[in-house]
Amino acid sequence: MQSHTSFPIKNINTHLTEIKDYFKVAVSVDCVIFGFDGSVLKVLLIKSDLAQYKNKWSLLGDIVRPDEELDAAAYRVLRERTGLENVYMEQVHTFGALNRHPAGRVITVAYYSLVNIHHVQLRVSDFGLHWHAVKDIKQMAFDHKQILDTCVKRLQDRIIEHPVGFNLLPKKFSLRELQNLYEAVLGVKFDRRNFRKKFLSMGLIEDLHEVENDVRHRPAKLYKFNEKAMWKNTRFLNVNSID
Amino acid sequence: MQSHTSFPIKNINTHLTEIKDYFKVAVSVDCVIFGFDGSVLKVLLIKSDLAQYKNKWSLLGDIVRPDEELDAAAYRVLRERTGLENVYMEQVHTFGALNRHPAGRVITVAYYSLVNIHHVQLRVSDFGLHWHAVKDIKQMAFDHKQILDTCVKRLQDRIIEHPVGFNLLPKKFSLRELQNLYEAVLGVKFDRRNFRKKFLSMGLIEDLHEVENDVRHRPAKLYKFNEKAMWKNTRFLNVNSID
DNA sequence: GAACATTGCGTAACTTAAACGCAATTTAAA
DNA sequence: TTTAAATTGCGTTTAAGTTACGCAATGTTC
Repeated sequence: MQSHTSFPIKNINTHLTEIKDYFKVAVSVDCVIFGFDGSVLKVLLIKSDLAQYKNKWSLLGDIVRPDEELDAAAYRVLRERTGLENVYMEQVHTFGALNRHPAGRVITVAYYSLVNIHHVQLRVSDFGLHWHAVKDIKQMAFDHKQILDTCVKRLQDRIIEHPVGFNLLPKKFSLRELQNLYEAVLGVKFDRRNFRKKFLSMGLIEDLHEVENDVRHRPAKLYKFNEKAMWKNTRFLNVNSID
Repeated sequence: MQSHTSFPIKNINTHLTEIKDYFKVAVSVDCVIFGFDGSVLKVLLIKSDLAQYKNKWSLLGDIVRPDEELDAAAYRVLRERTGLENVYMEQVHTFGALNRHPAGRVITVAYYSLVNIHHVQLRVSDFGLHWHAVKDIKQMAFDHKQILDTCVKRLQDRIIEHPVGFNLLPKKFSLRELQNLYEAVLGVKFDRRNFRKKFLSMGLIEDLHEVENDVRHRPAKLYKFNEKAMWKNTRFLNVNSID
């Protein structure tokens, strides 16, 4: 079982005092910016103009500056592209395949963030920047499809355990909107009445005693997210059967 | 809500063709190697001999080589230190605080791995390499305590959802050993009888029709892990109250 | 006003988890 | 050889949570 190989052993944490010989790699961040339009989970992409990825879509990313924290770089990319600050963001995974970027060794730290899609106004100079339905995306530039898939999976894991989905909704929302969101993210169907019961019984949403308008049917009550109920230890959704 | 700032916008995925100007950062991997001695969760650490961290303990890590994949670098560190291959390993988080390493800007990708502690034979040249009880570790070199905490949390999340704990046990184990492991990792107490029922009913363990020996009490049955039951969609442990 | 769609609320059946009783097996002490 | 102590293995009861529905109320559209 033991086979001691690959000597000599080095350990950066004990032996490294000079790193200039190792300056052979660039680090970037890539942001998977999720939005929800009421029925479909979307992601903000930009059209790549690199020759080898002409007309392919890519994530929003940038090189991490030498004096910049990783999270700060991700927030900067988000801010520059959407104008938004203080949005939910989470580091997901770091991708470092040798030939993932044609310009050289670029190791990228992937983040996803959840924004209110209606708060994002794309500027004229943002030509080539568009919201795409996540489930319709088949291929992307670089390894970005893999990064997207990883972030979608992380979002699914997270939204089951923790009520992060509210970041994708307006402040006032109906139960139908909330359920649509969860069904879109998780790719499942819930029973409407049990879904309502679950969220109400956990105190996660609060009745605003208002109703929606401009709908073609009986208007639904509006609710807001109750932040006090956010930090609970219990899982708040059960998703054992996916269909 | 919209405040478009920080121009001009760059995007590595569309604009970058030369990265040599960005070669100002080193990338390393750090491995949180977990073991279990039958009652306590342990982690393999090495004594730092860097001047500023004299006598502090640090994780096992190394610079990622220019032509090396991230996972490969982590496996290399693990192999060089323990002689083990084909062990469970998972990337957790990337840490890039500006001054986290005295030698310069070193961004490190943290992994944790689960090994059978009895399969690791430390060599003579591994002076300063020791197993430490995770819960007794108060401070470490660099930002390694933060990295360790993050990996412990990830392990806890993972072991609740997925039966990865078997990687820390010998092939044959008793229910008491299994329960001790889960209690040590999660910091909770389970009812012995309900714990047994849960694992048996999910088909996760298989009766070997053997019993342990060299114990000072009634010997327990030995079980083995049933890999077929590994990939289930259902959560297999509920941990809502921590005490 | 009738047909239709959707919302809001309730209830029964089922499944799972939690709490706990108790006999069987082995070691160690009397 | 018996007895006490510790631990294992298996079971039952109770509580809690989930799932599957029924159905009236409220609105729009024709």
